[in-house]
Amino acid sequence: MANLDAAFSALSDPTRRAILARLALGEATVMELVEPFELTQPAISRHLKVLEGAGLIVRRIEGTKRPCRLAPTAVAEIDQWLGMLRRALETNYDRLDGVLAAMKPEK
Amino acid sequence: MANLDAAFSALSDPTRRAILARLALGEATVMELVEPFELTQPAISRHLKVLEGAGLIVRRIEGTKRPCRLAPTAVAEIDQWLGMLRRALETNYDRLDGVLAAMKPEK
DNA sequence: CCTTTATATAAATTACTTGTTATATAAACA
DNA sequence: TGTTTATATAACAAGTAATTTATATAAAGG
Repeated sequence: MANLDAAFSALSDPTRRAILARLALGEATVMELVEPFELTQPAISRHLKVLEGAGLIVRRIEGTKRPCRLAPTAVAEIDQWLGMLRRALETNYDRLDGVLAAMKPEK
Repeated sequence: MANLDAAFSALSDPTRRAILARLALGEATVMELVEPFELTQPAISRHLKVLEGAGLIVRRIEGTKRPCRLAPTAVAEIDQWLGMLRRALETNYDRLDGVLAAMKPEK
């Protein structure tokens, strides 16, 4: 993916997250993805372009259809970044800060 | 957090991710966060507001300073959502789709 | 071949984001 | 109390994003 900006930005839109949730159930064509939303087909096509650009989905060509599915490595790379925060929080730097503060004599 | 839109949107900016990375090392004041960037103090203050609004950081008041630190529960809620995708990818629905396709007799 | 179906692209609109400078506030300090 | 230090807010400009409608393309099917 190499582009966390694009990945997180793509995930920040609820329609796009819903599309991903749908794709978690399996492949779907553009029209299948349009159906559950109150949005036009061009709007969904653009969301798909954003998701593809962010490396979150991939598309096949099958006649006139373009079935989409989740990209295999996408989430791993996001996880990797979040892991840094996760570790920091688990290690509980709050507590460490507290310890450091307590070490200063008075005040 | 309850607001994935805000959380992912906040994470989509590289300056904000850098701020979070810095806070992973421990608490920091606004001016300490301004220092490593080529941005003005108001710009950083705004980024901090965004991060706080997304539930990713919390702030204390300490005299005239506002030390920031990572919010404890933030990442967990993001993880929870990503977990859905993670599971879908691990379960490898690609393969399942393949199976279903193979089940259709000809064509 | 003509029509339908599936999808993409363009142009226009509206709204949000990020940054800047200038200014306000308020605690700390001399 | 007057000044400095730490931070926030306002107003503005520039860039980007999300929609919509209208239109293009291209495979499929009669």
